[in-house]
Amino acid sequence: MAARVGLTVERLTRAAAELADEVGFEQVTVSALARQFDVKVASLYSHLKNSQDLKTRIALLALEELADRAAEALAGRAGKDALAAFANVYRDYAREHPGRYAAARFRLDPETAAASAGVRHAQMTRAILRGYDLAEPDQTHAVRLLGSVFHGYVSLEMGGGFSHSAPDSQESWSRIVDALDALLRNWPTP
Amino acid sequence: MAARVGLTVERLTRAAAELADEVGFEQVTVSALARQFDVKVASLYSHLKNSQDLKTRIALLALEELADRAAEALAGRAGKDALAAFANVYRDYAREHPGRYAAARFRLDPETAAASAGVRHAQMTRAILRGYDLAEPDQTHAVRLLGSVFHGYVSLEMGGGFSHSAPDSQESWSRIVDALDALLRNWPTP
DNA sequence: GCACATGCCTAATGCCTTTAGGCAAGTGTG
DNA sequence: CACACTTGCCTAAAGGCATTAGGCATGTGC
Repeated sequence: MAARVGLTVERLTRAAAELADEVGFEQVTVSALARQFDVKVASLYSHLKNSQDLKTRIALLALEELADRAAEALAGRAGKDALAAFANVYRDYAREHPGRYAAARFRLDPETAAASAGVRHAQMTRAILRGYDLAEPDQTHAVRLLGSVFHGYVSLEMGGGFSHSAPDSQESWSRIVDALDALLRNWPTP
Repeated sequence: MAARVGLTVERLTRAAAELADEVGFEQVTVSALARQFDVKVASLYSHLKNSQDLKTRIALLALEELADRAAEALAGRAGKDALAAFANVYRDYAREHPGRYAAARFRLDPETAAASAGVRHAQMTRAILRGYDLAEPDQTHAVRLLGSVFHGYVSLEMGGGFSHSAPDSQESWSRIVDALDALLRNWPTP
């Protein structure tokens, strides 16, 4: 049927990421991917271990892209400027690439996670906090708070949580970033 | 085979919720549910429209339970006390019932969502904010922030994000609630 | 030009979803 | 009490995805 189409893990992963953005990460399936290449399903199994492997690869790709964008946004910025830039990278990426973003939340096994771009994310979050005056363990608490807010907000927004109500989501997002900046400048110490 | 087992939508939903807590919400399947009742799969289709219907029912159950717990926790409390109690209800519920919690995040279609206990959650969040001095639209921004933090934190924690690192998650959680309280008492107005 | 490796294919199994149609256990009526 | 009727679970069947085993042909290296 389709002789020598030239499948590679990289091409498959990229196509799967695009597919995820189009139909949703959950809907990404080895069968659907085979269809994209006009190839029989079994043919993919010499490139991919299984379905989970495919999803893991999309996740790693997304984490990588997200980290690259964040790194670029952070370059030359500090303090609130850096905070806002970082926050916007997350939200914008999720809006542009919902499937990839969902993939980035795919649960990886510990070793894979440790070798992923996920660690760069943590490092960058800590880098932002250098602009504020937080010693350990408060810095870690703050890292976790920022991660929670960004992920939580984006996730609720994607789920349509803030859609049909005033004020619009962009407004809330800006004010929340303002609030986080104020909080970090004034972190409570009981 | 199994004559008159006495299936009802309610029994099915409850069993499905328990199944979700045991094997994960994603793993809840009409087939697995039929197995629990020692009944053929097709038999469930006179009680359930389809798989999505089943998941929606679990979600509604979870939202209901969560709202009930929150309402009870909130009774007689105000200010930071109320904030902490509310926050803990979410986290504790997610830890006790991971499958149900995941179900509560299942995307509902707008009408279903509007008729769900989800609206009580929003109302309660606003009730908490009565203990702080926030006028609109800041109150809405704050509602969204709280929702994001709670959901985001719990979700990252369940994903194992904070597992093998110091300080432990409980500590961060407490300090984050402290921080949110401080922030709400001192909401920035630019 | 030959031998080999590689890449995609066919075939088959198992599990899940969903619909159609059947049979028998309870229910209500004369 | 017997009748018809409804209801609840069943069998059967079709279609989809995941995964494995084994085959054939197309390119590569000698």
